[in-house]
Amino acid sequence: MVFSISKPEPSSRWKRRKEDRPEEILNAALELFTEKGFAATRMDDVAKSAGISKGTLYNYFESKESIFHAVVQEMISPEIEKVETMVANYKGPTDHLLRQLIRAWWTNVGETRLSAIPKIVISESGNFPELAEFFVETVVKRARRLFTDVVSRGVVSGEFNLVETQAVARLIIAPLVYATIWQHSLKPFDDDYLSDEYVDLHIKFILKSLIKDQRFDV
Amino acid sequence: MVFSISKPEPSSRWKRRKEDRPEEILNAALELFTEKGFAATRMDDVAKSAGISKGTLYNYFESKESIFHAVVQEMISPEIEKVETMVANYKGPTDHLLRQLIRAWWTNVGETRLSAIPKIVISESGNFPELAEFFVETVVKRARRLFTDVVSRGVVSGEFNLVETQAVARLIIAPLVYATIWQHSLKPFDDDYLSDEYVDLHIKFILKSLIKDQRFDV
DNA sequence: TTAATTACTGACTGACCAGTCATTAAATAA
DNA sequence: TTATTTAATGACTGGTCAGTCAGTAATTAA
Repeated sequence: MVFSISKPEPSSRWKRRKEDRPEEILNAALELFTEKGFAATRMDDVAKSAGISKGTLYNYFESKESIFHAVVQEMISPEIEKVETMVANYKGPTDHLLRQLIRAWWTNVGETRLSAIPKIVISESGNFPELAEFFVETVVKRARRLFTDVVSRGVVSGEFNLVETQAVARLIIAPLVYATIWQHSLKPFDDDYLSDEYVDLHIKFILKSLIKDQRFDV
Repeated sequence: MVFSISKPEPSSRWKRRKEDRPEEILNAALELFTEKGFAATRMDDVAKSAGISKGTLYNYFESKESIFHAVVQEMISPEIEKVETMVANYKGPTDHLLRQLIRAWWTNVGETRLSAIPKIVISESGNFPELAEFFVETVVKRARRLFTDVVSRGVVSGEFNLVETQAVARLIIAPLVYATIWQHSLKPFDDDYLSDEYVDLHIKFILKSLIKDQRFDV
């Protein structure tokens, strides 16, 4: 007689869980996209990571790209809305608002798994242009408008110097997005580390150039 | 009798041009890497674009990655050396040096085809780590040291405020590199355009925060 | 002129992977 | 209990591509 260690027979080979699948798929996908990029992520792995087979994936999403669209739509759009609301309702001085806005971005995007998304989109923009177009329309333009509006508010109210608001908005955004790109690309190969000072110093530099010199104001 | 339009018989099917091949291959490769990225560039296309067959490619370079290494080595390193020399020999005021350094970077990298390289490396860092490591060692660290040294010079000489030189160097580089990444990724999908003011304003903002306030100096 | 060398070619191999679909079985209705 | 519906499976298809190598022809040496 042969003694064999038998695996406990699972009560059933699988469960039907229509409700939970989409979210589980999106979470698995974002994690893999972050790690490998869009093109290099295999649908078999997304499926495995979400605990299903590849065929099931295609019951819920019609293609790899549609999964990415959903990730952006479901995860980033809500964050932007939050911030838009914050800006719309803010009453205090504009430099405080701007400071708070930059910090909010850092806390809600820069330090979360969402920080991987800009790098993914940028990386794949050449081979998946629809994906880039979607991201520009859904995220980039809205975010830029947000910063442009805040700078404009400061200029109009007389708190800030007269500046090119578009160019300034870009100068504010650049070091923030750049930091996330770096995090998800070269950081592992770079022994230098990004201190918290980076964002603080960025805020300080930007405000120093924006806020009117108080010497002659009374 | 059949009249046929005969192609002029080429005197020979191909020429042996050992000397010129490597450079032609690197040029073709950089162009395709820029357009499609590293992974998505097919060796058949590099060959075709360089006017040879795929087999010949492998007489000159042992792999796709080795071609990329050669591109960085041959094209970027000389640029960095130029700038290092400029910095080492500069005698005038540090703010002029910094201004000139940023402009030099923009002219010699930002506005040339070399501007594509950061985006390529970042995009492929996950799937081709050796490539990223090579780039960090060969380019990133040297460039950062350059800017850090210049800021330090200003601080030591008393021209600049006492600042975290590492963090400041990053803040200087970020908008520059970010602009090149944007150029080669999202720009085609973004109707907003990058005006020349962007770099000028960046220089202005940075120097405003670095240069000591002259009010109490005589 | 003939032989030896080597730059060059391109068909081929093996590996990879997005998306499909015939089949299976869990859940639910009759 | 039996029939119906549908969530889930995974083998398979058709396509892609880095790298190889046996053979071809341009060049050079003998």
